[in-house]
Amino acid sequence: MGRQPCCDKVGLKKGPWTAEEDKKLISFILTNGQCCWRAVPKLAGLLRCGKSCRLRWTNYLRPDLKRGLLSEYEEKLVIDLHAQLGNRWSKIASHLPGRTDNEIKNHWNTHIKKKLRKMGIDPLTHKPLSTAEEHDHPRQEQKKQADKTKEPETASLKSTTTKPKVEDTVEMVVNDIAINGFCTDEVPLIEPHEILVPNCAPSTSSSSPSSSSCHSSMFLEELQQLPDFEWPSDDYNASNGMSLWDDDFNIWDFVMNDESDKKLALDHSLSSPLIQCPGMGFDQDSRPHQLF
DNA sequence: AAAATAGTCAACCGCCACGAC
DNA sequence: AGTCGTGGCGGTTGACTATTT
Repeated sequence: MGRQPCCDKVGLKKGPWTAEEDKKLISFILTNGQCCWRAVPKLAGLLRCGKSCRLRWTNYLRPDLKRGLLSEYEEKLVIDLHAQLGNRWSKIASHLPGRTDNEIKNHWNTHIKKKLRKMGIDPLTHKPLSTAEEHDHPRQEQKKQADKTKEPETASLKSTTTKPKVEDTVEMVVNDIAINGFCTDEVPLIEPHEILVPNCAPSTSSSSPSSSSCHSSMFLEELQQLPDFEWPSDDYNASNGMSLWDDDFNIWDFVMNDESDKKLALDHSLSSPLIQCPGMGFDQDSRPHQLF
């Protein structure tokens, strides 16, 4: 007998999300908070499986997400955390506010791996390529061992007495960068108000068109087709130095454009478990404060 | 200009951990 | 203690775009 699927897959939609679906999901979560993902699609009127809804929310719609490429600082942090934790992307992501495990995983696979190899470093072992190959990926072995013994997540760290705690790593990296990498003046520590501030410069010919903002532009076009959305005028955008997504826009802007939604979100900022959930953004000096 | 190739990233899949019963 | 349901994680895929030939 096979494992029961997470949801009844018959008639469920797959593939990229439409603006309409996003809107439904956001409205639902604003109203009801995050609970019981399995029930979300039915209640929200979506032909998606709960997993898909959760993924869409956590990786794309969450209000506290940063967008754009990882900064040099973030990249170095990821490298260092990866050296400590291996491919535990969610753990790594938890040290980078506003970044998702998926985003970091993608960035690792597409950018950092290559960069490290170019520098002669094995991305698996974080050792020089020549010697790393001789060691048969010890960190992976270490992880396997840790998994085998079913010790808590830090098992592999505990086994090496000289390894610093992950929490200390952040500080170490900052120091390291200050000493060896780029000077701290160049390393903007993330302020709460920056979490939702755009990372992607207004699109120029040099910026990567395949960045999230550009993917989003298609999505935005779809949104603009929706009858019940009012968009800030171009004048407004221009006067504020805004382009659509790549500056300060995300779907929350237009969701919040609706007065009723605004009130709704405000109500829930006081009562909903979603809103009170740490890391959800509403309890941070981020978007909600800009919105209200 | 068209085709081929490479790069990127959102989304899916399957497995695992954990809590409830 | 065993089973079931659910959420979460990491690996992988495939669609889309950019670049090169």
